[in-house]
Amino acid sequence: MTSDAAPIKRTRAARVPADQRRAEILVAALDVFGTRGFHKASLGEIAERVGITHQGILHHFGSKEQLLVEVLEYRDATDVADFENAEPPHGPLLLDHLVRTAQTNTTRGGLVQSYAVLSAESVTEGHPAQDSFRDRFTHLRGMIADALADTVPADRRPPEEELDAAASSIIAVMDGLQVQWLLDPERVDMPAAVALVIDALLARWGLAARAADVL
Amino acid sequence: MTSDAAPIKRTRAARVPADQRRAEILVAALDVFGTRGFHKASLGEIAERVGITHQGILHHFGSKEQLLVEVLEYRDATDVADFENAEPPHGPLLLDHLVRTAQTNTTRGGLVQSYAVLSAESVTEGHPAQDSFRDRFTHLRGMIADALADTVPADRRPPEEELDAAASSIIAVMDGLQVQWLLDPERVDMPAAVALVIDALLARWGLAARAADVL
DNA sequence: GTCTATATATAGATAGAC
DNA sequence: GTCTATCTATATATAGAC
Repeated sequence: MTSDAAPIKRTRAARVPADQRRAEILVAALDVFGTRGFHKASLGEIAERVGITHQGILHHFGSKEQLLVEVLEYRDATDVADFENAEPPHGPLLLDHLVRTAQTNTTRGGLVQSYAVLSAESVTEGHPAQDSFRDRFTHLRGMIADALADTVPADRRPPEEELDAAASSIIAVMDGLQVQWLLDPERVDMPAAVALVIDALLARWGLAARAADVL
Repeated sequence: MTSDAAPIKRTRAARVPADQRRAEILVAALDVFGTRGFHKASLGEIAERVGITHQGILHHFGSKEQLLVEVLEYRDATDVADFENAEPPHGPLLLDHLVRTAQTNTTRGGLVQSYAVLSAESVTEGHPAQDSFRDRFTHLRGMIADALADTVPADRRPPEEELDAAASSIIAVMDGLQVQWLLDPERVDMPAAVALVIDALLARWGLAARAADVL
C-alpha cells in the first residue's frame, strides 16, 4: 500500500512574518527536543505543532542542528529576561536564587526535561550542543564560586580548589536531581535537597544556614 | 548509482556459541549506546564491532529495545561482581565506596558516558530504560539513606526527610558531575567534589570529615 | 548461527512552483 | 513564506537459504 492513499488535506498555513514564525518554531522545538531528545525529535513533529510543513522549518533555520543551537540561545535569553532588566543576583542572593530556581522548576517539567536530556546528550561525539553546554557550565561555575567567595568571611575563606569543587557540586546537585525528579516526582524534593547541600557547605565555612529559609 | 556497486566482501563470521556471541554483543552495545545514545545508536554499528551483521543481533535479542534492557542488566551484574562474592559495603564504608567509585570513574569515560546519556534519555516518553533507572534510583536512595542513618550517632539523627534529601543529593552530585566532567575533564574534579559534599553533610550532623581521606 | 534479500518506515534535505 | 515533489540516506525488522 505504497501509493494512492487519500492525499492528506492540509489547509495552507497563513503567511506570517518571518520573525514571528521563527519564534513559534523555537517554542515548539524546545518542547519537542526536550520530550524526545534531539536525535529522536523530528522536524515533522515540530512543524506539525506550528501548523506548517517541515520544509518550512528548514527554510527558516537551514538545518536541524542550527535549529537546536538557536533553541538553546533562545532558552538562555528567556532565562535572562526573568531578571527583568535587573542584574542577575550576586553573592548570597545568587545562592538563594538557585534554591528558588529549583522550586520554580517543579512547576515546569517540560523545561526541566529539555535541559536534562539535552545536556546529557551533548556529551556524545560531535553533538551540536556540546560547546553551548560546556560554556554554560564554565560560566555557571565561575558565577557560583564567586558568590561563595563573596559569602564566606575573609578569615574563613577556603582554598580556591575547594570553592570550585563546591560550585561544581551545587550545579551537579541541581542537574542530577532533575533526572531523579522526572522519574519519580513524588519521592524527590528538589528544592529541599538543593537547600540542604548549600547550607551544609556554608556551615562548613562557619556560616549559619540560610538557603533553607528561601523555602 | 543505486545498484551494481561491487558487492561488499564480507567474510562470513565464524559460527560461535550463542552465549558467547550474546556476551560479545552486550559489551559492544554498552559502548555504542553510551557513545551515541540509545536512539542514535544503530544495530549496524554494534554488529560491525562484533563482526556480524545487524540481523545477527536481532536473532539473539529480538529487538533493539530488548537489547538495551539486557545491556543495563549486564552492567548492573558486572558492578555487583566488583564486590567479588562479598556483600556491598554498609554504613560509613558505603560512603567511602562512593568516593572511590567517583575516583575509579575518572578512568572509564566510556562507562560514565553510557550511564550519563542513558539515564537522562530514560526520562523521555516511553523510553525502554525508564523502569530500570527509576528502580535503580529508588534502590540507591534507600541504601545511601540507610548508610547515613547508620553513620550518624543516634542522638544527632536528623528527621527521615532530611536523610532522604541527603541521599538524593549525594546521588545527584555524582551523576551531575559526570556530565560536567565529560565536557571538561580538566576542570572538574569528581572525587574531590563528591567527598566535599559527603563531608559537609556529615559535619552538619556532628561527624568529623572522613570521605576526603579516601582520596 | 549467520547470511542475503527485501519490506517498511522515517528521516533530513533540495528544487522549484505559487 | 509556504507548498508539492523528489532525492538520498539510514533505520528496524522479517523471511528464508545455507
